[in-house]
Amino acid sequence: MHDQNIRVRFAPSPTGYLHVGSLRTALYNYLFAKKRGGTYILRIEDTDQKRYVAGSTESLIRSLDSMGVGADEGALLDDGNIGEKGAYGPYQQSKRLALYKEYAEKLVASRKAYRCFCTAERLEEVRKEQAAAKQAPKYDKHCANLSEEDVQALIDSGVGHVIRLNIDPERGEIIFQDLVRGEVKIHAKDVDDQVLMKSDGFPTYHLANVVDDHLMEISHVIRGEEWLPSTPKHVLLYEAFGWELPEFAHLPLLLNPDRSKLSKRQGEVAVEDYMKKGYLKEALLNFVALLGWNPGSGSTQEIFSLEELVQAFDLANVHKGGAVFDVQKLDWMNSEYIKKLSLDELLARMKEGGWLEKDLIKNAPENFRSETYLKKVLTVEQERLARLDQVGENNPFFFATELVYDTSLLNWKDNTKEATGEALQKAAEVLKNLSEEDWGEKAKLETVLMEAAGEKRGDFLWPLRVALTGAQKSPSPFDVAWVLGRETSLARIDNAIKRLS
RNA sequence: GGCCCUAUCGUCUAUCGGUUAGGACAUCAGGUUUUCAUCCUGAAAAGCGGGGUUCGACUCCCCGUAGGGCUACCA
Repeated sequence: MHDQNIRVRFAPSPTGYLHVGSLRTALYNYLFAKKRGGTYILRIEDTDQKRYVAGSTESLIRSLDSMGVGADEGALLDDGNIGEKGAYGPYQQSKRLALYKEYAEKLVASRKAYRCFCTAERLEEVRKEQAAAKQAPKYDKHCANLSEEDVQALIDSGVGHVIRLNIDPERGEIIFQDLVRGEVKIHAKDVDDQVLMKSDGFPTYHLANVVDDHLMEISHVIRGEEWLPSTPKHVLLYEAFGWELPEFAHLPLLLNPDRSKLSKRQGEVAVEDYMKKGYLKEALLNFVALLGWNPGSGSTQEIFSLEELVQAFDLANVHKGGAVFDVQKLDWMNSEYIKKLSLDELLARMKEGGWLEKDLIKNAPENFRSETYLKKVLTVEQERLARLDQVGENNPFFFATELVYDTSLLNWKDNTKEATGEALQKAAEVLKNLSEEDWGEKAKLETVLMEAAGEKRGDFLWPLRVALTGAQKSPSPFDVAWVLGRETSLARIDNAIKRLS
């Protein structure tokens, strides 16, 4: 089962929170590794000092762990601090700077790369000219053939420089195989002399990525489609080093409703945000798994546990086209997961997510906040919930001290208030005669009240329901009475009768 | 502009040369019901266009078209 040749990595950049698209990439890496008995590694690509956001590495790891797709090897959280596990570290690229420098120098020595002293101004000018001439913006190899003396003189003069990959435009086509797209070809003449080492001594993604994937013995590079165009550069780097190529698999993008790359502009993108909105991690994971992948072979299964995903996953069934992130379907899936939770689990999730602390519940009287009471509310609401944060939202009367409603609402259709009053009196009598034990049974309440209602259910049940809820829409009066309990229910009915007279 | 990728119901997708093109979400209608929701039943809804290849193309090839991605000393 264990296959030490299979090693994959999820390599996020700590520039904020975990993006749902990144979550899916992490998930696919996780699934692939678990399915094949391989190792799933977390590597932090923090090579851009300008974009680094303090604390985001920690939050990235925390999110991954809490979603259940934490890594086997690599960066991890040790008592709140960033630590690591594994024999291929360090797993934060900022701690591997000497390594990148060493490999970049090797490339310079073998003339596969060269030092470039061009200023940002010159680069910009060249690009401007190219744009004017309708040419592709590419570095013009201005520094590619500097003599060693010139290079030394420039270094001595203290001018900063970068190291660029030296691509031979005459090299012809660069061809590589992609596990989801098949053969991909790009002409060398269309590939830019990519900067490998920045003037600040940090590597660019391209160098660090290739060096690390090789040193960490990564067998499969599974990443987003946005990397497809730069893969030829990586292929060339592997070649320049004389290293064996890993397998590549470029995943389709997650899209906004307008089919552009999923972005903050058009909705939530942080995993954290979805958790805060009351989505279950299992539901989000399941949903995101199906964006770009399907179980294949005609299966119509849509609800998958993480274990089932591991069993069913196969890169061969990954789609090529991008997938729109449809929140409506997420809501449906989330409601399916909520329905499957036991009452205790549901309550625990509510606590965990802090939803019991929202104003509606926090400001309710003590007896409406007990666990037994909340469990009764959840019993009634469970099947109606799309998200955990919706608990009580449609049924505020479960937590209200006083009901505010128009008395005329009590009348069913064209009934007079006298008829309504009679119905409520009857309901009050029936309910008063019930034992405390009967009140504890939802089914018993229903049986008794349905019996009292007789043929004309609306005449009886509607006023009762309104008396208990003060609302036009709500769960059944049996359910509501059961949740509220004897004292509150009778008090509310009494109050309604008084209002009618 | 250049390069690359992609293309089945509104959305997620099945199909891997021969099907009445299937499922799910959403939508609509009906049923259950005191209301709303749930639930049940049903309906409407798709192969971008044009050429090939083939006895036969949604499926393979080419050309368009459209959408997207990339085009930084960002990842």
